[in-house]
This record gives sequence, C-alpha cells and structure tokens, in this order.
Amino acid sequence: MDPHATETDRASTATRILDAAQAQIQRRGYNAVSYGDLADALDLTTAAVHYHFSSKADLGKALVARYRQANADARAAIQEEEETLRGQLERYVEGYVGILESGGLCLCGVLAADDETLPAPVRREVRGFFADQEDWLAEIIADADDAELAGHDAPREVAELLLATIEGAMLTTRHRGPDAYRTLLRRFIDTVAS
Amino acid sequence: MDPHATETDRASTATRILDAAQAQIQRRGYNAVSYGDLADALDLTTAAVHYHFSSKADLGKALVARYRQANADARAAIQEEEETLRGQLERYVEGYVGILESGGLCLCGVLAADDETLPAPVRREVRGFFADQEDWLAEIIADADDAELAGHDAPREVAELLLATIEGAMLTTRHRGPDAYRTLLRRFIDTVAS
DNA sequence: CAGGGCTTACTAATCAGTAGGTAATTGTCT
DNA sequence: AGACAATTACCTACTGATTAGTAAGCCCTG
Repeated sequence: MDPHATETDRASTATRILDAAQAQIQRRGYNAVSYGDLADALDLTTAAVHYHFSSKADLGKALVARYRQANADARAAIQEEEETLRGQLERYVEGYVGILESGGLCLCGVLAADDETLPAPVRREVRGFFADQEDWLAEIIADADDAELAGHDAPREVAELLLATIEGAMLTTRHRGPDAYRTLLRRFIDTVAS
Repeated sequence: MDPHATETDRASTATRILDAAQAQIQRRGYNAVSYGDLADALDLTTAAVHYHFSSKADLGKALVARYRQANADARAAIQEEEETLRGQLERYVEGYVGILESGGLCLCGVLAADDETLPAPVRREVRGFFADQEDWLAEIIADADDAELAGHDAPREVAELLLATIEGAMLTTRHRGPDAYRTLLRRFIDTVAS
C-alpha cells in the first residue's frame, strides 16, 4: 500500500481516525486509548494522527460533536417516520443495539464515567449530548396522544428516567449480549406507552 | 511524622491505600489512577504501594472484593431493619447518594465502563457484584406482600431494571447533584412498590 | 512550484514494576 | 532481663515501556 496513493479513497483519514477512536473508546474508555493505538489500527504513525487532530482534547471534542450530530439525525428520522410514541421509543432504544453488538457502550456513557479526566471542551460536548436526548424525549412524550400514555405526567422526568435506564442497561448487560438490554427496555417502555 | 512510628495508628496503610484507590477510581476511572497518584495522596512512595499490593490487578481485585463485601453487609442490615419493600428499596437506593456527594460513581459502574481493560480477576469481581445486587433485589421483590407490589410479575426483570436505573442515573446526573438522582429513583420506586 | 498529507526521529513525562537497603518491632532462647 | 535473629514496613534508586506532543523533511498532486 503506497502511503501516498490518492488518499481520500473511500473515507478520508480524518474520518477513519474518528471511526477508530470511537470504536476503541466505546470498548476501552477514554484514558485507555492512545494516539499509538489509533495509529496502529490504521497503519499510520502517531504524527499523522497529530496532523489531523493536534491534541487529544481536539480529537475528543470532534468525536463527541460528530456522535452528537449523528444522533440528532437519527432522532429526526425517527420522528418523521414513526407515528406512535411507542414506535418512536422502540426505534430510539433499538438504535443503541449496534453498539452493544460490537462490544461497546454509548460513547457519552463511557465518557461520563471518565468525566473528571476529560478536557473541558469534551466534557461540555458530553453534557450537551445528554441534554439533547432529554429534550427530545421530553418533547415526544409531551406531544403524544393522551390515550397513548400510561405514565402521563411529568414528561421531563420520564425522559430522564428513560435515558438513565438506557445508559445503565448498557453498562450492566454488556457481557450478556443485546437481548438482555432489549428485554429490560421493552419492560420500561411498557410502563410508559400503552 | 516518623515513617517508622508504630504504624497501624488508626487505619492500616493497606486500608488507606484501598480508600484512596476507591475514591480516585470512582471519580476518574480505573486507567486514570496510577500507583504514583495513590502514593502522592498518602505521602508514600510507589514502592510502598507495591509492597502492599504487588500489582495493579491485585489492588483492583482486593478493592472490588472489599466493596462487594461492604455492600453485602449494608444489604443485610437493610433487610433486617426495614419491613416494607418500599422501605428496603428506598434505603438501598439512598445508599449510593454518599458516592455522588463526593463526586464519584458506583465503583463497579465505573469499572464496567473500563471492562475490556480490566485484568480478568477484577472483571470477575465486578460481574459478581452485579449478580449479587440482582439476586438480592429479585429476592426481596419476590418475597414482598402481593398487596405491596404494583408491577408484580417477573421479580428478576424488575430487579435488573432497578439496578440499571441506579447505575444509569448516577452516570447521567453526576453533574447535577444527588437530588436529580433521588428524584429519578423515587419515580422508579413509585412504579414498583405501592 | 506550492501545498497537503504524510514520514522519520525525537523529547520529557509518566507508567507499572523491581532490586536492594534500613530502621523499628517482634519473637526466641538463655 | 538481655542478646539477637527474623520480620514488617517502609525507603532510594532504578528499569524499560508507553504517553502526548514536536520538528523537520519528503513525495505526490494540482
């Protein structure tokens, strides 16, 4: 492989670095992933990684920002394509299964555990991610037909509870496979939407 | 302070090392805590820490084993002193508040996030901790008066859901203080026990 | 011939872990 | 009770590996 072959073939190096960083951090945590690990995985040098992301804070911030945006896009698609609250919640919850299948956790769940060691810009993005989820969930719960709601009142609290349940279920079921996660969240949704 | 003064004054050095390790890991994660950090915190050398815990795997295993035992003792006290399911669940949930107040997460929640980087004996202890909690919760839920139960069926699933909710709520509310955690878990308990 | 996208080669700091020594305490024998 | 060896609980001083980050140069494309 000529290292100078028309790069940007398929995915740009910057994107591939973010992909590798995301996969590794979701499985191993922020502090266990080094520039060397990423360089090895992509057959590059650490200097090449530094060329695209000059510091680990930079890389982390870009990574969470991308994750946050991808999540926002997914939520928009759900809201457009699903008509019932139950359908929206089920697709939202199912969106995390792919991560579990590859052995990882929600990127921001992992980063929240490493919170005190994160550079400030990364920490801000992580909190923004959680706020995004809670805002959106509270909105779709508040907007749902009354007939569809079991636990009607306080959509914000239900939203927070769902988010906590998702993050926690990933953590406690990660070694038992995605079905354990699915079972838990189905039960949760049953208590919220008819 | 003479380093050779009749040590074992108050707490043994080994215990103080475990205390420091637990506090730091709960706040910063397993891989962000080094022998140097612990030595600094206790005014020792890294060699002294190695004297008590010859490897990081050793330290981690001892730490989780102690945490697990302390938790078992707390559960036994709850079961002895509280008569209603609701009382038991409330005290169990409240048991994690102290951790949040000192800025940390459940030790095993943090370690589960770092799962892939843990030495095998540590990973085993962490899974054992989760199994302990689920077994006990399932038992007290199954044993409760039928009159007291709202979501009566499948105590095991309710137990898993509660554990996931606790771990997840700590993760998502850690920057908002213990009251956010309390609010979420009160709501959860309301759906389980009358 | 001017970048862009990499390379090799380096740095200073930090990591877990080790070797060998030392001062105080404890246990044993007389 | 007093001598003395063993043990405990540390220390200084080190190792080789790994960390994030830097400096300077090289090759291909436009």
